[in-house]
Amino acid sequence: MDMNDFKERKKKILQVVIHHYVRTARPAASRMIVRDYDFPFSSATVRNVLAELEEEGYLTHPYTSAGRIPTDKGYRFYVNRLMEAQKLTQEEERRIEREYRAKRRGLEEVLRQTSKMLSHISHHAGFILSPTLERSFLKHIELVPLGGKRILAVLVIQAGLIRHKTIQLNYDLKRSQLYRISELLNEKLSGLPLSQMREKMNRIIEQESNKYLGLLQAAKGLIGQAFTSEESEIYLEGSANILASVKEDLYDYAGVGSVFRAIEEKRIILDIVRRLIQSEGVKVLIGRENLYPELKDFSVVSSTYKSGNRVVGALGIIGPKRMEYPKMVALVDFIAKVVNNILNSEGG
Amino acid sequence: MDMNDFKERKKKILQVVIHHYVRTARPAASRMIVRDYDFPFSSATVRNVLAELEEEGYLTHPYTSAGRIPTDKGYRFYVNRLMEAQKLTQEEERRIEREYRAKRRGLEEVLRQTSKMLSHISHHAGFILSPTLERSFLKHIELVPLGGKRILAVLVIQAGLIRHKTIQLNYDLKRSQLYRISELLNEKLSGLPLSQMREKMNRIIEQESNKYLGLLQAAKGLIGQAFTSEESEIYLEGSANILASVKEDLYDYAGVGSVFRAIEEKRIILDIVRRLIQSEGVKVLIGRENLYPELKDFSVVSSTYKSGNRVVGALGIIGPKRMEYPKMVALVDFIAKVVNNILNSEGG
DNA sequence: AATTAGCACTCCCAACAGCAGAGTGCTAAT
DNA sequence: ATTAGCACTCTGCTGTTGGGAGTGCTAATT
Repeated sequence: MDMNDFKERKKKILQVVIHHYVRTARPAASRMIVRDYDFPFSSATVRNVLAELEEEGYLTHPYTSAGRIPTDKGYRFYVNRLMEAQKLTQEEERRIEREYRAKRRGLEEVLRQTSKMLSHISHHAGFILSPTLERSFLKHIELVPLGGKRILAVLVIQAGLIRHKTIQLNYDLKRSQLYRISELLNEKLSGLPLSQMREKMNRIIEQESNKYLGLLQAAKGLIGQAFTSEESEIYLEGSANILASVKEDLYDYAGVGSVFRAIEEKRIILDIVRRLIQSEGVKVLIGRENLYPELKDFSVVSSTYKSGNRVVGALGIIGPKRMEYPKMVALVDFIAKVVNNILNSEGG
Repeated sequence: MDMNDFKERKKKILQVVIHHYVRTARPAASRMIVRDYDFPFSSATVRNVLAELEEEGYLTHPYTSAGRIPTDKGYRFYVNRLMEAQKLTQEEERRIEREYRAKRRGLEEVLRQTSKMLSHISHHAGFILSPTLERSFLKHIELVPLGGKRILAVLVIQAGLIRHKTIQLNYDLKRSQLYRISELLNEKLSGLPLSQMREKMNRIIEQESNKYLGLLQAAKGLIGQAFTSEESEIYLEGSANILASVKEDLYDYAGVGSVFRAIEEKRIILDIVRRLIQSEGVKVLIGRENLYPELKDFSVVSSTYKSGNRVVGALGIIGPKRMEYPKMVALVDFIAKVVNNILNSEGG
């Protein structure tokens, strides 16, 4: 970086301020910058630049004679333009892969493990959404008798997700009958996206005027229920880490309660992530960019995963704005890729 | 209560101190007791009694000239002997019942809802354990083909719990074959406690030397896996409330992180509750009675629920020691009963 | 013998002042 | 364009002070 280039120097200083603040949680002072980063200028010069950066909205300072800390805009510029892409260490990548290999059961297990891993490695809160049903394809459906006019519908989704739903009928059905109906449904429905299910059922019912008509009607209602009411589930881990970062940052504890409540309710994450699910690749949302005021002091780094060639879910981390973005981006990116592989090697 | 009876008066004073502290989170002072509770004695007299109570270990005071606050022993005496049983208000009972009626699907939904309700009404953290598998009876088992030599085993437990597990075989099986095997398994196994399953499978395999032997072998492994590896799940809600109580109590924030981590990990709750599952009725654990040091400033109020006539799970709340015990006991008791009813009316 | 009035004593807590240190902003010199 | 220098601001600590709350004890009262 050419220090004589005015603009370059300015960027460099912004970068240093952010690095310093991320590492230490203390505002960065002009003299410190010169000293610790071998800056070939005096502190006075740096002060001028800092003043400019503040003018332009990239930095601020908590009180008159404190050092500078980044604003959301500052972080944003850093993330977009300044930070260098980073990779996880070999050690970390290996650890992740080993972890997945060690214990590999159903999709649920993978999801749970993923959220845990995101949290442990990042030291922030980690989350992953289970595949959205509407965007997935049906792989198999099976109706199982529970006795007492109740049946259990088991749905296997392409991504490997398994959902079940208890249905109350007002008449009895033998196991053998259910077996045949399941067969019929599989024949007609499997491979289709769930979003088209209802409509398809209608068509089947029109054509098929056989003795199972009643049950098909029931099955239709059942499928409608099972698919529309279910939200994606969130696997969330390590929200206690939020507390730790709040402590370091000396924020006021006042707001913490609301953050927790917000995260615990999961609605917000769901909402934020729903927006991201449209696009691919790692996305970073900084501070107030998360439209929810509870998260104004936090950042979300997230990515998506696919089943087949459709994006069906998202995962990521939530931590203080003051986080190591390059590392977090690398982590989320890597884990998203691993999850993708797992889902599309065996699950598909 | 006869105020002239020395002992009665002492109890009354202990009770007042606890009430006051629970309500206000401030130590109770002698003068305040006399004033606010129309005490027919002077503050000096009360002071003497307070000193005695402290001597005997029921009270303590944070520093020389502060009022008194209860010790664990004080709370214990209060819970055992002093507090009057309380019922929920009609309004609350109705609300709870309405809530359950409104949205009644599978057991999972009931569990989730229960933990939420416990949390919302108590304003503390609410939890419920899903039925322990070993203590439950098998109601139905079904094997479903997933394609690619994988099958899904769906287990329906008497309490209404549904578990599924993906199994990888090294040979293919037709759906019709699986159908027949399921039938066989149901015939032989349903109604049995899961704890005897493995042994029973052995006997079946001995007797049945037919063509499905290979699969039965597989099924045996499968069942073993599915039942032993699974822990009870905890549904936990409202841990953010813990934060609020810590704030009120002016504890130091230092320990909060550990509490959170402890609760989030769920291991501890699981452990505490495993002990309770032996007995019936509402149990209260106060402060250090929860052997885990992280919980030394918290109390757990919990009860159990049954399936058939066996205790299979537990539920309750976790809150600060400074909680309204009579109310909490009433709440946990009531909800446990409701859950019992739900499980044993339709689920059984 | 139980109760109470009275008072000394302890400890907390909030307010205040004083002071060193860190850092900035500005001006004038280079 | 850069820098030295200095006044100024604000924090964060420390020490002090005074009031208030509440106890513990003793001696007086019933």
